[in-house]
Amino acid sequence: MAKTAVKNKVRRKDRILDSAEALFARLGFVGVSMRMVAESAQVDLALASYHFGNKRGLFDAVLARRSEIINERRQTALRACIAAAGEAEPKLEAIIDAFIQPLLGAGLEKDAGWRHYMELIALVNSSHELGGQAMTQFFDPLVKEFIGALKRVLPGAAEEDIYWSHHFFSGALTLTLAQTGRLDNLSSGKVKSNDLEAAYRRMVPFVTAGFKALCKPGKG
Amino acid sequence: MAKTAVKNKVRRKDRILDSAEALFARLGFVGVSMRMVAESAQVDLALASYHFGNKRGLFDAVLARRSEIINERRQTALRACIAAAGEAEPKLEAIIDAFIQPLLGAGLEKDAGWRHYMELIALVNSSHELGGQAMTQFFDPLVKEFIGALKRVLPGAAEEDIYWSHHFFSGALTLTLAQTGRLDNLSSGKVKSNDLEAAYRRMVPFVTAGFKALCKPGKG
DNA sequence: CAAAAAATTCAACGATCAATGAAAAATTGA
DNA sequence: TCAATTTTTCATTGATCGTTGAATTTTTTG
Repeated sequence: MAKTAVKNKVRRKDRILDSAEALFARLGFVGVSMRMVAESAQVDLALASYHFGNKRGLFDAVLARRSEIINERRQTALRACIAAAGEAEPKLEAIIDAFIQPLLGAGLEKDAGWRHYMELIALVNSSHELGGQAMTQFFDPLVKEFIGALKRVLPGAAEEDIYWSHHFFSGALTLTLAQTGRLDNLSSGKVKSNDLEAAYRRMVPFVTAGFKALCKPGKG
Repeated sequence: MAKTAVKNKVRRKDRILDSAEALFARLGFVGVSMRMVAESAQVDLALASYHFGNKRGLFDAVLARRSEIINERRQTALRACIAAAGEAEPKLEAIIDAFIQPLLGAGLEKDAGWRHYMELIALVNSSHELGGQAMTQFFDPLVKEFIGALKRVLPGAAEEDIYWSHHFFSGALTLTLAQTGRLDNLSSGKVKSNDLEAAYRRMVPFVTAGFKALCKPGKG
């Protein structure tokens, strides 16, 4: 009985995280109450506070849970594309791909949780209050590694141009992750914004061309 | 005395809008209470409800106030660049410029209100709940006119590619408008994300190159 | 099995929320 | 100036919020 007992214990905590993840992604931090989470997870109101201390602790736990996995996949992809290039410099396109693919790819998994997490990342990244704090905490080290790789394959480019290019890149990715349905409205349903495969296929060449146009040598 | 009396009346209503604009931009719709708005505007709590019906009415009024001006400036810029081309097709770069410049240019004005409005637009555009509704209501007609112009100067491009390109464009612009300070953190202060002039100078070539790379003829 | 620890429930706290009806003040129009 | 209208204030409503201490149940440990 010990095994299923452990399972049940963990299930509750994870159910809270799953519910909170979905709710925070859709409604934001202040838009979600502890009562909504408790009801959605079908647990007592006090349980989330018991496990995570308070509302902010719950939010951070949701963010942290999958961030390690994403960072690991991104790092693996980045280093693989560098290793694949051997002596030569890796292609810019491959680096950008390594940044996008783990995130959009996760959204394609059958588990809805990853899709919610994707949307949550988008929300946090474009948020005033949470953007500075949470994104820095969970994603900065890896992003800096990426920017280092970008500097390598864009020799002679001004540092500011690389940072701005990455910023535009991040914005394009963020809005795509956000899944607001705006693209569907705008195109009168001709384009499905939840077709992450189509987004992925197009974002790589778009962003690559942007980098190449802006980060030319000898402008600084 | 009638004149100053009218002024005072309008002042209160506008002070509420100004305060709400700044607060909504920073904290989002649910993050702002009517009490915060009233205190910030130094008016009675009940006054905002009297003038705007309810909280949502206030929010919409904030959004609506400057949207007409922005839309007008964007339309003027777009038609001017088409007219300037004369018989020939306008340049893609000029169309993109006409889309960006009025918004980023407004953020450069001495009035802080326009900067707050900029941030609010970014927040709404990347929001799940408000994104579909509010953006469509206030900005869709003009965006559709822009997409029409893009189709003209990108003959033979697949319609989906144009929509996706515009989506990436919109994401880059949105994150820049959001002013989250993330770019500053990431670059260790080497790049100032509130330097809208620098953002504007770089976004146009970045996005133009992205469009050209993705929207090539004969792919559909 | 019994004691200890962890997980869960219950009930309630004070604070804050949006909204509103009625009273008061200010402004307008004749 | 005086009545009509608009604007502003005041006081309060019922609902919801996050958090917590104590009680209860479940699980782990010896």
